[in-house]
Amino acid sequence: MPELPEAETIVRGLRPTLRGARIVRSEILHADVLRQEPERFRARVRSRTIRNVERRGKNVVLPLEDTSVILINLGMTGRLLPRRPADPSTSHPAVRFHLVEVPGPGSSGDEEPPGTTAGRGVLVYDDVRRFGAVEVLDAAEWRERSAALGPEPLAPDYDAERLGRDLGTSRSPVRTWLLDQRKVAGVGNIYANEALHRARVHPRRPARSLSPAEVEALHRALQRVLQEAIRARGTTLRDYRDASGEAGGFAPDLLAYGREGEPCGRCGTAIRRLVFGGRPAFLCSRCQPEET
DNA sequence: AGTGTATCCTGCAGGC
DNA sequence: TGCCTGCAGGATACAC
Repeated sequence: MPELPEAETIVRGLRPTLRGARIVRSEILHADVLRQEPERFRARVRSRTIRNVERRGKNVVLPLEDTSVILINLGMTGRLLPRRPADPSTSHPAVRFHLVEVPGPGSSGDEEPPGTTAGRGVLVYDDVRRFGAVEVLDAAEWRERSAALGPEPLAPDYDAERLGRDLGTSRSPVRTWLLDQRKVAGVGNIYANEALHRARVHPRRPARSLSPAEVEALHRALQRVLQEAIRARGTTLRDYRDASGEAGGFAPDLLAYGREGEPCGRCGTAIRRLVFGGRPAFLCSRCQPEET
């Protein structure tokens, strides 16, 4: 996916247009992205107004006015693309939400005049690989789901002390630990590798083996790389697009991820790629020694 | 508890 | 040109 900075970019882009819009109808083109029966899904979102557009970890969250939420996990290739009703086409549509702006106070009816297109729009959940998920949760289900996710790494109270405490006694490689959404929410393979490179910590070091100084460095690196990536509107390697269909601009700023064989920006040593936990890790073996 | 493997699915790059 | 294999920002279930 889309990791935290990409989800944040999408959310910021969608907020102005989606806030206050009402879902009049939804179209399910690929039921396998839903986590519930299509009929039930449609019924639960129909006629609901989208109160806001939020993010939790890598997830896009649309709180509805009845306190339920639409939860969207973008998987590897999920996109949220606003379209005009006249041309709602995207390459791999899975779900389409047909929207209408809610009439303001003083406006008369609930029914929009037939034939009108003004104020209408379509939000398309598009997903080539369909690893993503779209679901409706009631308030209690969402509370439970959110509680199962780790803290937001950019929250003001997420300090190095908290990170150090959470790393705790885990013998897992620190890269694996960072990818676990229950430990910290929103970090994926790109930013885990980038943060570790910046912090000069080898990805395979056991989580609990980091010194206080390394925990401090990792905390700072993680916050910085996520913030810088948000500022650049995310990383596009291949598939990621924001709500306007634009690629992110952070890829040239990656120092390790995907740069096997290229010189480390800090010391010139060739970046190495190794695989563990089923995923590639990228590191500079000089800046990030495995043994300390 | 931690780790490797397979699974969902499609598209693309690289080798031959 | 075409066929085949492997790989991909994720999440989860399983066996050991």
